[in-house]
Amino acid sequence: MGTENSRLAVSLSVVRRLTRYLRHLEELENDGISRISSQVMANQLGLTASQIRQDLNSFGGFGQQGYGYSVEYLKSNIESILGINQKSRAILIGAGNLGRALLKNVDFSKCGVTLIGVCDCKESIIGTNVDGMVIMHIDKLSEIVKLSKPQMAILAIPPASVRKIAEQLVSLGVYGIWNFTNVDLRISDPKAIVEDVHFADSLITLRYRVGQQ
Amino acid sequence: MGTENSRLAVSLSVVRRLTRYLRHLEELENDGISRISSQVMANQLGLTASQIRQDLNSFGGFGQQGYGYSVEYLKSNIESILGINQKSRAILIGAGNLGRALLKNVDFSKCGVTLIGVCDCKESIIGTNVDGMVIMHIDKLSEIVKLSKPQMAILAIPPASVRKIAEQLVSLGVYGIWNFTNVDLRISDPKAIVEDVHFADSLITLRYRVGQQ
DNA sequence: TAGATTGTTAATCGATTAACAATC
DNA sequence: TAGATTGTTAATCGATTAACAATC
Repeated sequence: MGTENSRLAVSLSVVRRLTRYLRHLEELENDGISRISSQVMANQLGLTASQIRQDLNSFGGFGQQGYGYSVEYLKSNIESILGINQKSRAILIGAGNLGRALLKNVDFSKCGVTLIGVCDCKESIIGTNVDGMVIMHIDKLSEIVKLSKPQMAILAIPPASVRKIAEQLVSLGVYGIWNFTNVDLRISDPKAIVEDVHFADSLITLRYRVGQQ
Repeated sequence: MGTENSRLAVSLSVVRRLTRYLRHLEELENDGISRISSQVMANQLGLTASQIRQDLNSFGGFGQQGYGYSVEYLKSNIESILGINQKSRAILIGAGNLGRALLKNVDFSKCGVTLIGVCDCKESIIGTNVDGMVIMHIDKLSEIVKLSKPQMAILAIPPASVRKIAEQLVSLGVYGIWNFTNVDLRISDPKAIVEDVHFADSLITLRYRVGQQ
């Protein structure tokens, strides 16, 4: 009751699948398909119909017996479950190759995220413009964070300073860390949430699976 | 018996954790630590000691009762389980921002991978050199693959042509696909193995978790 | 109405954790 | 030897799948 979160916590795997469903529903919509059953969608995604229905029903009933799901209605419900519409703010730390590639390749707005700034420590690029964002000096990090209060930071910097900067960010209240560095982040503050994108781990896993036939 | 694979298939989660253990053991080695117990390592990684021992014991006993694990010995065993030493070959498809960022940021050799070529379709960059690799035209893909027989391909291209190129690669015998495009790849050939790096899904998941406190 | 397909409960499966005997 | 810590079995937990009554 009231404003507290009355929904039981849902597992991370469910949330990750919801983002897949969303992506797939967008494709269906683009193809002009307005209705889908859990069975058909399961075939398309390589899952079971049961799993899709279970996942959706942990947030409520979005379908209709005998008919299936309306693509548009389901899509908009998943969007609101994931909260894509209330924008969160993020700051990008590191404007090297990787940082710039992320700027160009990630549709932040579609993910419900507004980028509020880009920092780097390389003097020669401070003040230059990348994709409409002016690069600021990392020394001003604390100032920028206090001003714009981002909820998330994107770490696209070399390993050396990662832990220090991550702790600084969390202590400034930036609890979401999108970690692209090859460093295992263990942050002391339990409020911190780290989402790792470890390229090396991913490549090693693929290599292993391919090797097993 | 003989040369066939006598080991029971191990779950993907175990393999992914092995790569984490490996990374952690490297750090320990750099810090001059030569011995570690499952309990201490579990604390450092935020896992349980049981899980670490179970994971390792699905491949054999690498520890010593009453002592723990030798960092060096365990590291070299995990390397050989993952097969880091027998190099696999990969081809990079797409030399845009993302492709180039991967070239600079991923230590392929450390992942047991040799890059055999880089392809793109943009005429103006064909023949130019990026990080020691000469960019070749995507039209030559089939030729290059037949010559160098890569086991894996890295897809860092825009969504439009992804499915076509992925099917082409798989039909040429390149079964491992490291997919950086925002496309859900369902490949008809069951031998294909896709490892997705979906930036958007990852960001949406982080955003959701941060929103839940 | 009959057919289809959901929402939901129950059964199964697999992964994680706990416990402890073996042993260094 | 006593203490520590593994290897391994058994217990628990959670996630996936199956089944089916509800209902559009």
